[in-house]
Amino acid sequence: MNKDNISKSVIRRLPRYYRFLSELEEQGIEKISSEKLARIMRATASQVRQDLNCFGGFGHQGYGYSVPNLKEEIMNILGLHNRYKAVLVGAGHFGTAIAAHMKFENLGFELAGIFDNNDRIVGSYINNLIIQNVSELESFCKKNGVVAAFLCIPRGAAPDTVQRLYDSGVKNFWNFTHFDIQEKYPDAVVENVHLSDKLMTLCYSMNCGG
Amino acid sequence: MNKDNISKSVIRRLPRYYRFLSELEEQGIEKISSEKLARIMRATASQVRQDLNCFGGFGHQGYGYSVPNLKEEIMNILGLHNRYKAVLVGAGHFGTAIAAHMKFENLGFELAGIFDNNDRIVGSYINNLIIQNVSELESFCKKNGVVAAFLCIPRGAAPDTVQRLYDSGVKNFWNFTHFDIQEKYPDAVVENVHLSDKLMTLCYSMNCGG
DNA sequence: TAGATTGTTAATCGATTAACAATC
DNA sequence: TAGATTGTTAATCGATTAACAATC
Repeated sequence: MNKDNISKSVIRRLPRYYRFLSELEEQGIEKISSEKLARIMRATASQVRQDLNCFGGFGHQGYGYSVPNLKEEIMNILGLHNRYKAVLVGAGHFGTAIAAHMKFENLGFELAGIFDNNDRIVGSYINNLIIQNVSELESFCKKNGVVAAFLCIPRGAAPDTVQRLYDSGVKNFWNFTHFDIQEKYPDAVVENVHLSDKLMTLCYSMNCGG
Repeated sequence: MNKDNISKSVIRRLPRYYRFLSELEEQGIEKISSEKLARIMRATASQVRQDLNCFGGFGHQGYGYSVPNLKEEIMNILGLHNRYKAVLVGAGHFGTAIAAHMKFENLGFELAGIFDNNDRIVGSYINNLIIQNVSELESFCKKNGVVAAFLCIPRGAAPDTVQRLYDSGVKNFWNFTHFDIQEKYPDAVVENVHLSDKLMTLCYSMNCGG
């Protein structure tokens, strides 16, 4: 479905298109022009049309874009209809928040298992999923066809955990640690979220602005 | 200290330089060349030199860069010596994780107060900070010179919360909600973290990779 | 000094914006 | 039909990379 060389810049904008289109749809808005969509996206109409035309001609000349249709198209481009099986490793406050509050079924995933190495929380539940001991990680992933992992563990635990996941066939990572997965596993698909980096850039902007 | 027109691309790389330089320093490494630093950063030596030269000539010809010195310089550029007073609003699992685990004092901030609207948790503590009722938010911010807010609240609560913070003089936001702060407050400084967007792009990459 | 490596200018590449013919 | 708005090509802008003189 997707054309080959879509730039990372375009991809990063797709979830925002999807979010705004979902909101417009909820408001009962049927159609939108590239100009209006650009205003919401803080972009130019040109960029909106260029972005969308990477994937196909979703608009109608003289009319604009159908909101429900365009939303659906972007949903398909992102692949949100998938239910990629994923495990979450590290059920501290952060991992628990992720496990409990993310609507994985709307984001292309199914959270299949939660793991922690702390015996005090192993056996308790988050949203009907029992927290399992990490010693079960490999067998669980192999048995259940797990393809992705959400790493909510301390950095020190990351090298070993990633190795074990990778050896169990898990090659896609949502990585909240500072461990550089791709250095050792170049074919892994990794989405890094470095919260402290973001806070540092906020700090930088505050210095400069005022 | 900082030159004027530093591009957003460069700024986003600074925290990574800082992190890697901190690691190198911990390993007792004294100096590094742009080429070696580029390898760690997954960049070119050219880019490293261009980036660093936005702020000054930190290197020495024929030698390279002093690791502790360069780390210190980047720390100053980012302004991490600051202790910007901040409040965290929303002490659910996610807010609690942020409040408990982020090393704010290394990131330019001091977490001065935590707020929630849930009476069941108001009065309990996170890291020696009591969770206060959001009704105290404005008076606390004004009284304590709070300049930044970390928004860990549901989207629905965001418009009102931001309004009240803004009216109390808080104009810098670390925003985990999908509420678009800058639409209504163009002079606010905002760092958005949209976790679900990141998960969607991981989904996209998984479709394409295999 | 010779070798190494920076700082900086110039060349390239890619992404964004502008323009306009196509067409609903 | 006339007006609106897309799809797409061309122009511009900015970021990355290459090259090399300066210099430690």
